[in-house]
Amino acid sequence: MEKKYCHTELVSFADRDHEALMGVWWTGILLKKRAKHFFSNFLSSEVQFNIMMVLKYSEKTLTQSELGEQLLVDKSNITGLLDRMEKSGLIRRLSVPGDRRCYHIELTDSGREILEKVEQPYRDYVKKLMATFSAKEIDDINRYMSRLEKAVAAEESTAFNDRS
Amino acid sequence: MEKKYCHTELVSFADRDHEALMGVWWTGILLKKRAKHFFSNFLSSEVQFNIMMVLKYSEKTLTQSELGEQLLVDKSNITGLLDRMEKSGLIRRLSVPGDRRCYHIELTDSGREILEKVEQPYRDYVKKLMATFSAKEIDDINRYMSRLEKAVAAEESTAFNDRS
DNA sequence: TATAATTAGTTTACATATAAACTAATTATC
DNA sequence: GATAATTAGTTTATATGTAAACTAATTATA
Repeated sequence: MEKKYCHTELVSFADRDHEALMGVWWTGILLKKRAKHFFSNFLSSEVQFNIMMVLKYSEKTLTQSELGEQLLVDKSNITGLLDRMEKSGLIRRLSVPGDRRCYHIELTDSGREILEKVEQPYRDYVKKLMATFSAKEIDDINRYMSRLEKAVAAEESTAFNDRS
Repeated sequence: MEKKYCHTELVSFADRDHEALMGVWWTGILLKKRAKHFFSNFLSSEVQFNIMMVLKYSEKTLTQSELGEQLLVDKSNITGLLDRMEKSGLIRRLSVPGDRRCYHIELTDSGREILEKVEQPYRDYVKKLMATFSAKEIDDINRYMSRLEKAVAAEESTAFNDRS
């Protein structure tokens, strides 16, 4: 009999716009948790799934840094992440001719097979989740999130504890 | 000269509703990163800030579990989190008369002082961030996030790798 | 071409996160 | 009142996350 909270119940200290921000934060955490559990039979996290999806659909071969940038994964984090994925046979590091500093990252056949198993169920799940919203609302969410991302980026250098 | 990505650039594998979902996920991560940095002079994470805010504004005394539920922090995580906060003098564990299983968590004076320093700047920052949106848009975001939270909760038992 | 600056990735130390197994205390049920 | 079930919190093992210092390779520049 676990009590279910919603972000609006949580934030007794927040006014309406603060509440909206907490909503995005909170829902993001929920999605992360849910996705982790969704993939748990095959992958240790949703980050690994996203890495594999980016690798599958990217038009160009990607290095560790490029992969990290696209998925907001820090370079110091991507090392261990790819180590573990390499160890479990999902990806491969290829040396790059002409630049011995970096690697090209590639899905293995085994990685591709596993992605094959989870991709469609995941897409179905997303469809079902988002069926809650009309086309117009989906557009709203996309636009609002883009604007919020831009606002965060724009405010990045103005906070009280930055001294750059 | 770091390339800035937006969630809509990332998701070459996603259609419009998938993209919206990724937007919430991505923006959530951004907010978390940004907040961590914002508090870094005083606190090791935005989770610690949120714990302190909940403690400050809660009408009743909270136990570890109650605190964890409100902030989506797992019980096995809250232990270490409060250990560290206790060690750095932000909170205190009080034994509960009549129930020796649990603790009441309380801000220390030092914790209150630190919160005093960061709360207003944080509120100002949120205000500035959300000034991007009209009142109607703020309402939209709140409603959309609430609906998404409910949808996630509703689908929780239907995914392909659940066998409950 | 020597050297300075930059870039790619790793390592370290630490914080945050989960699941699962665990202890101790409380409550339910007979 | 004995026993079973539940609840609160901890521990362990492991994954994900950051910042900062580091190595090695490449590029810029004098």
